[in-house]
Amino acid sequence: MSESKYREWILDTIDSLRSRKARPDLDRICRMVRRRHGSEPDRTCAELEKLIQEQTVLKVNYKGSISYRNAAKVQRRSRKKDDVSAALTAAARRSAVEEASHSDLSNGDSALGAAEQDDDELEGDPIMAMDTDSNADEEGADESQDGQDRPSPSGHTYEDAAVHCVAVRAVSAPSSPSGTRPALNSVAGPGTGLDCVSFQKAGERPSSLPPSSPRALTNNDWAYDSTVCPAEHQHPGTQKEKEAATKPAVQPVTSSPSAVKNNTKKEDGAKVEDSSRLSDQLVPDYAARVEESKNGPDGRPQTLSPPADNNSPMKKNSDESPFKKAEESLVNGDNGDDVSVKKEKMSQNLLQWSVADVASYFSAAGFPEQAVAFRTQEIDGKSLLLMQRSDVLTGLSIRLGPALKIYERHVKVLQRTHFLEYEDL
DNA sequence: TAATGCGCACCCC
DNA sequence: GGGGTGCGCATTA
Repeated sequence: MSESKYREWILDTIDSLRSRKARPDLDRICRMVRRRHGSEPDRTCAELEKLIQEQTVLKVNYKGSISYRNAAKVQRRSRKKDDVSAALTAAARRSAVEEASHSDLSNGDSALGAAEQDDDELEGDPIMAMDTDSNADEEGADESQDGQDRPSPSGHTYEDAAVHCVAVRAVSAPSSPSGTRPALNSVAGPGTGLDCVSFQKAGERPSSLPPSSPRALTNNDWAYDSTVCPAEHQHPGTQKEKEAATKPAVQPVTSSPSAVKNNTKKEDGAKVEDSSRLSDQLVPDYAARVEESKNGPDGRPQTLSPPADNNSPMKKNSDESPFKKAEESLVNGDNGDDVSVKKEKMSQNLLQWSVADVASYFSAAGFPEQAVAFRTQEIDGKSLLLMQRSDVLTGLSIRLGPALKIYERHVKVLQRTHFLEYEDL
């Protein structure tokens, strides 16, 4: 079965569920896909995860339970402001209020942040992110403490699938101890999606942590990620009670399955931080993951080692390309100061990247086709630094999916890194 | 019995 | 007031 097929099925299913006013949750989606197409829940779950990562589907925590949205249909509700902060403000405000009113996390709907398609910045990214979950606080605690799984209304039929997802995620999502989300307020400008999401509560950011603090948003991103499915299993009890209170509860974000309990039970302090951090909306778990994977120990973004081009400036450092070193250091767990030095070099080098360097970089990053577009558009390091989201999404005439990934995972990261260095100077 | 339809309440803007 | 969401119940297959 092709992925596109699944994409279609899943999106159709979500749309269908929505149209009949049923919550598009994992259970229903799996059930409907199986009924309609005979696809196994496990597979559906896996595909759904992919779609979430692709941001084709948004996973949101709405009223205490996970829902899935068709990203293409989630329109920004009212975000008009251009800057991220503004965009986030609403969500942040909402969640803040809700949190304040009850210890639960609540989040309105995360869909709220949904993808924006046109605005330059806010857009999509952020939101797409989808996952809204937010925190792990109480619910997480409840979950782990009560040890109850959320019975699927229809009878757990698909719990297994959900569980599977968890397992899968747990495996694929390292608890990234050192990784973190890059500076939230990206240099890329206000409104860079993912950041936005994570920042929605900028004002509530863990006090001691700077927006760009590596520690900010680390575990939770992962946590959420890995617990997405578990979220589906919330126990009815608490869930109901919470809902009864008419408060949208934000899901607890827990970390990997094995860590879930530990985190929810042990790290109360951490949870507090986490919850305030993610308390609301869409947390691009996927993006977070991606970024985390790229972030260095210090939380600064790390990038791939661009393939040194023979004529490029980078070639000079081919053997000790800053990228390479940084990457290696990451791999080796090297947290030394030289990482920052290396990054500095990297950013400096960015200005020296030639069109070929840029193309090589993206090619090496797994976007060979898109690399051609960069080359065609003669994007060199300087141009890359000036690129905005819309430029990447629409200016290169490349497919939206890869474009989003390229922008979020690479362009933004590179820009951020560069500007951070610049600021430091 | 599962799937579907939909009134209604809630929330946010 | 409008729009999105989804619970809960009635209806249908």
